[in-house]
Amino acid sequence: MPQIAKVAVSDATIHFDKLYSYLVPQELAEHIWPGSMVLVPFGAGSKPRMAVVLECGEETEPDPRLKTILDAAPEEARLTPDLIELVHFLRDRTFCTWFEAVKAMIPYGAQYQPARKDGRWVMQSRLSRTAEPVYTLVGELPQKPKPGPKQAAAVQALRDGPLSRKELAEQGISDATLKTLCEKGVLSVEQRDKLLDLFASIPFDPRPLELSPEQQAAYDALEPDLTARQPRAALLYGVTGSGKTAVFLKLIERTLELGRKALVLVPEISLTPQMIRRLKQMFGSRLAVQHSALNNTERLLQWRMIQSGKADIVVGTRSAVFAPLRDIGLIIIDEEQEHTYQSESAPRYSAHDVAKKRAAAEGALLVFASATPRTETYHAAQSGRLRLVTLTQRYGGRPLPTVDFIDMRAELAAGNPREVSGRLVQELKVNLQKGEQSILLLNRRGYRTVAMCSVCGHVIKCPNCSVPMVYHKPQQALMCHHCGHQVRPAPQRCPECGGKLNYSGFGTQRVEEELEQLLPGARILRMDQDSTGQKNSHEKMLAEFAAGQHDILLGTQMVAKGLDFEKVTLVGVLGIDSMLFGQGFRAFENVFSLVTQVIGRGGRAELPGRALIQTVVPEHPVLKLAAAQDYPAFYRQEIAFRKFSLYPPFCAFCVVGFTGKQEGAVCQAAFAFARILADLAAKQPEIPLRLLGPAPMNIGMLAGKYRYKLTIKCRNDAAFRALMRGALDEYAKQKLPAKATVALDFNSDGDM
DNA sequence: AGCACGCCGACT
DNA sequence: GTCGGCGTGCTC
Repeated sequence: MPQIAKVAVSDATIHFDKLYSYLVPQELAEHIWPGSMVLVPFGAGSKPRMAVVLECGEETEPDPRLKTILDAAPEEARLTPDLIELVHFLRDRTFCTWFEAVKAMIPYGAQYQPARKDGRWVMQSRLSRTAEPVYTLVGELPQKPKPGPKQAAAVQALRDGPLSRKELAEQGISDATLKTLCEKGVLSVEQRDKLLDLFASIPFDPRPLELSPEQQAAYDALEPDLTARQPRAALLYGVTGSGKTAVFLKLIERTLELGRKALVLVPEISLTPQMIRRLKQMFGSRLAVQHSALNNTERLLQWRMIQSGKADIVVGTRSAVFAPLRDIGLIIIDEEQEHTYQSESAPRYSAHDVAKKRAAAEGALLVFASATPRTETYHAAQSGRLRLVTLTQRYGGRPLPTVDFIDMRAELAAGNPREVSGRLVQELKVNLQKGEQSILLLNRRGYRTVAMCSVCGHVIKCPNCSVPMVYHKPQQALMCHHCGHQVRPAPQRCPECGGKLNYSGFGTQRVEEELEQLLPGARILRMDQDSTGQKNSHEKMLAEFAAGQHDILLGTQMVAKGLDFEKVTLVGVLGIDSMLFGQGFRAFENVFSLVTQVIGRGGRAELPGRALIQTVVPEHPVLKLAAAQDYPAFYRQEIAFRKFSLYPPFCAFCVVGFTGKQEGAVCQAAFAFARILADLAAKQPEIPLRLLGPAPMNIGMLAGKYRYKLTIKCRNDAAFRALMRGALDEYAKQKLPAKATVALDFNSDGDM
C-alpha cells in the first residue's frame, strides 16, 4: 500500500497554507515520520521546497496527481512529538503558517536548504562546521630567532589553558601566527566539538545555598507544587533586591533531585551571563544555553545537546521556551513583565503562553517572577489562578533609596536650557567627590530628537516611516530609528519653505555632552544601541562600570537592568514624561516598572542610595508610586483603570494589521476585513466582541509600507479564534490580499 | 508569494 | 499572422 505523508511547506502565505499530501518513495520509507524535515517539489514548476511532515499514513488508491518526496533529513533533525504538538498550538493561537511555527522551534543550524547533487535535488544542512581548532601550549617559545610580539602574545594568552581559534582571534592573534607556532612545536592543535567549549571558563564551584527565612518560606510554599508532578503555576513577587535568584536555584536543585529538568527564561541576552554563571557554578556542565548571541553553530550544538538528553537545565531568552527538553519539571520566567517575551514577528507568540502549554503537557511547575509583575499576572495571582508567593525584604535589610522629584517646569522657568537640572548636577558633583558612582536613565538615543522649521513648523520625518528623524552627532546625520534611513549632512533649512530648522529635544548623546561640560573630568560611560554596536560590548561596558572605571553610567533602559553595582548611590531619571504620556494601555505599567527597576539600582551594598526623578508632573500618581516602590498600590490603581476602560485582563486584545505599499489598497483591505468580520459576528451574537476601527496604526508608515489596524476587544477562546479563522478564509477568497498583507497579534498593547 | 495559462495590442 | 502585456487561479 502506498505511503502518504502530509507536509507543511515553507514560504507559504496564509491563503495557501494547508497540509499537502506526497508519496513516500520506497528508499525513504524508513526515514519519514511525523516531524521529519523533507524536500518536496511544489507548485507549477515543481520547484524544490523545504517542508515538514506532520502526518503519515497509507492510502490504497492515492490521488494520481500526487508528487513524490525528493529527500529527507537525518533523524536528529526530527521534531519530537511534544514539539509537533506545539506547532499545532502556535498555529492555532497566533494564526501563523505551519512552517513559521516550525521555524520558530528549530535553530537555523538545524534547518536545511535545497541543493543540486548528481543531477538530483537533495537537502543540505545549512551548517557544516561543528568542530573548531583548539590550541594548547606544549613547549616554550624559543628565544633564538627573536619572536615577534604576536607570537609572544599568543603564548601569553595560552598560559592559563587552551583557547579556541575564535577566542584567540578576539585577542587579535591571527591564524598565521598560530600556524607558525604549531610548526615550531610550541603549540599543539586539535579539533574539538564546539559545545564543549561554551562557558568552560566558569568553574564548577557548588556551595550550599543559604536562604534567608523569607526565601526559605517562599521555597517551602513552592516545593509541594514542584513535587506534585501536576500542572501548577505561581507568581514569585519579590521586591528589587529580595534575592529571587536564590529561590530559583533551590527550586532547580530540587527539580534535578526529582530526576526532572528545568527551563529558565530571562528577558535579554545581557542578563543571561549572570544567570549562566550562577547555574554553572552550582550545577556544572549539564547546562545548555539558547539565545541569539550564540552563533549558528553554537546554538545548534547546544540544541543537539538538549535534544540528546545531555542537558538538565536550559537557560535562554524567549525562543528557549521551545528547547527540546524532555520531562520538564520546572519552568521559570524571570522578569516576567518584560516585553521581550513577546515575539514581534510571525509567529507572534508570547513565551508565557507557550510555557503554560508546556507546563500543562509535562505536569510542571511554572514560576513567573518579578518585582513589578504585569497587571494581568498579578490579577491572576490575586484571583487564585496562580499561587502568589511574596518576598518583601531587601537583601541584608537594606533601606529603599530616598527619592526626590525635580520639577522641570520650575527648572525651565529659572532659565535652565539644559536637560540636566541644577539639583542633579549638584548631586552628581557630590558623588564624584566621594568617589561613588551614579546611573542616569534617559530612554532616548541620539543627540537632538526633533528637527522642526522655525517658520512653518514642519517636522522632518523619515521618507519611509511616519516618525521624526533624530540627529546623531557622531555621524552628523539625521537618522530614522525604525528603518535606519539617514540624511547626511543634516539639513539647516526646511525642505518645505526654506526656513531655518531648529533642532530640539534631548537624547543620550546630547546629555553626555552637557555632563562633560558641567562636570569636567568626570568619567562618563554612555550606553545605548549606538554605543553597544559590537557583540559583547554591552557586557564589557557593564563589567567596566562595575569595576569602577567610570563615574557615571548614562543610557537608555539597558542601564536599568543587569549587574548589581555596589558603589552606585545616585540614580537620576530623565525624560520619563514622554513615556508616561505614550500610547498603548501598558504605558503606565511600563513606566512604573522601568522607574522602579532603575531606582532599585542604587544603594545595594553598604552605602545608602538616593534617586532624583526629573519631570514636569511630579504629582503624577504613577511616578509617586514608583518612587515609593509600592507595587501593590500601583496594581490597585491600574487594575481599576483596566476594569473601567475594559482592557486586559478584563478582555483580550486582538489587533489585525494590514500593511502594503499602496495606502488606498491597505485601507480598503482593512475596511473589507472589518465588514466580513462584522457580518460573521452578527451571525454568532453569543461571541462577545467589540470592533474598533479600522484606523491607521500609531506609526502610519513603516519602511515604506502603509499600516492600518483593526482592533478587536474579545475573549480569546476557541470560538473567537474560529470566527477569526472564518473571517480570514473569507477575506482570502476575495481578491484584496494581493495588495495588503494581514497579520494577527494577540499580545499587542494597542498597536503593532 | 511564484508561476503558468489565457485573452487583447504593436510588430514582422 | 505572432510576441508579449499582466489579469486570474492554483499550488499535493
